[in-house]
Amino acid sequence: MAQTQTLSKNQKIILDIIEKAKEPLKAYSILFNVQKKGIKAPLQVYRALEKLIKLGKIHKVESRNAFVACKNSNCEISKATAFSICETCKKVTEISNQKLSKYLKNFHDKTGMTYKKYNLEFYGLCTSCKRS
Amino acid sequence: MAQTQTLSKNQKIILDIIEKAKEPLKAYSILFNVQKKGIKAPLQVYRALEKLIKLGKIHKVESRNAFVACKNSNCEISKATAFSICETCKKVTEISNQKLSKYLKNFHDKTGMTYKKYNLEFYGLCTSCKRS
DNA sequence: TAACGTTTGTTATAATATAACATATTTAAG
DNA sequence: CTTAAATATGTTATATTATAACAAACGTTA
Ligand SMILES: [Zn+2]
Ligand SMILES: [Zn+2]
Ligand SMILES: [Zn+2]
Ligand SMILES: [Zn+2]
Repeated sequence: MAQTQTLSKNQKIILDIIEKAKEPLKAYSILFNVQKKGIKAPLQVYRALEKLIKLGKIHKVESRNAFVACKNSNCEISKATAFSICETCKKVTEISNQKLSKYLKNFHDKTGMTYKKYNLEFYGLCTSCKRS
Repeated sequence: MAQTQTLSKNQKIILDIIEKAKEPLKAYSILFNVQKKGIKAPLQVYRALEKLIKLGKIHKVESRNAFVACKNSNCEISKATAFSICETCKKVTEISNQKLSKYLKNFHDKTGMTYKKYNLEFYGLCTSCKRS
């Protein structure tokens, strides 16, 4: 079970900082923030990120090269992700919508390709940026 | 009209090489390939790519940092894109499916955010990689 | 305790992308 | 035409993102 997975020291440190952040975090900004905790090199960060992604604890927002904590029961181990991204304030929200995920999981194109995973990113204006 | 848009010299060179490629191309591989035509610096490539994306002539495959020619009437100037990506052979195919794009264009989340654009990437196995 | 897989630490380097500045070319008014 | 604005180019330097390669430590479990 993913829930019982025990994280290593570095993985915990890095998950913690991502979970506390209100914004998606970039790898090197994570690095800067954990240097006081003894993590000194990019690889230490990237390795933890890679593992956390595999476990579904975090996701990479591909178009931003940034990382967010999963808000959605670990997203079936990161196989089906959707985000809304405000182009003004850069806020990223994970979308959890049953109909949408069902629709996409069942989607097949005419080539007969088998999909194991998808990532969807919507870009636009969040409500507060719309007002101003 | 997008069709009447006239491209500059560098833009033509770079669109041409992307259109002829069977694979998504990376920026520095494009650079390498156009050096004989006088384009010497990364910025010259990135600037052309940026413009071609705006015009909907090409798309960036975000999870791959690679660029493909649009196969779909310039995709309403790149506002609605979907790809299927084979994780084995790395082949990328642009999906053009009316139902899917209609569904996504009309999608609204509960926050009331306005979407101007989306990008969807499916990952899996293409038919020929499935066989082998 | 030995063997295996996983995690860590470390240095170096690769790959991707942009800043800043100078010049040239094209377009659209006046 | 002529000038101004917008767009495109050329160039050097640098920023940002990510991985390679190697060695050591740790945590299982047989
Ligand atoms: Zn999630
Ligand atoms: Zn916003
Ligand atoms: Zn397209
Ligand atoms: Zn394939």
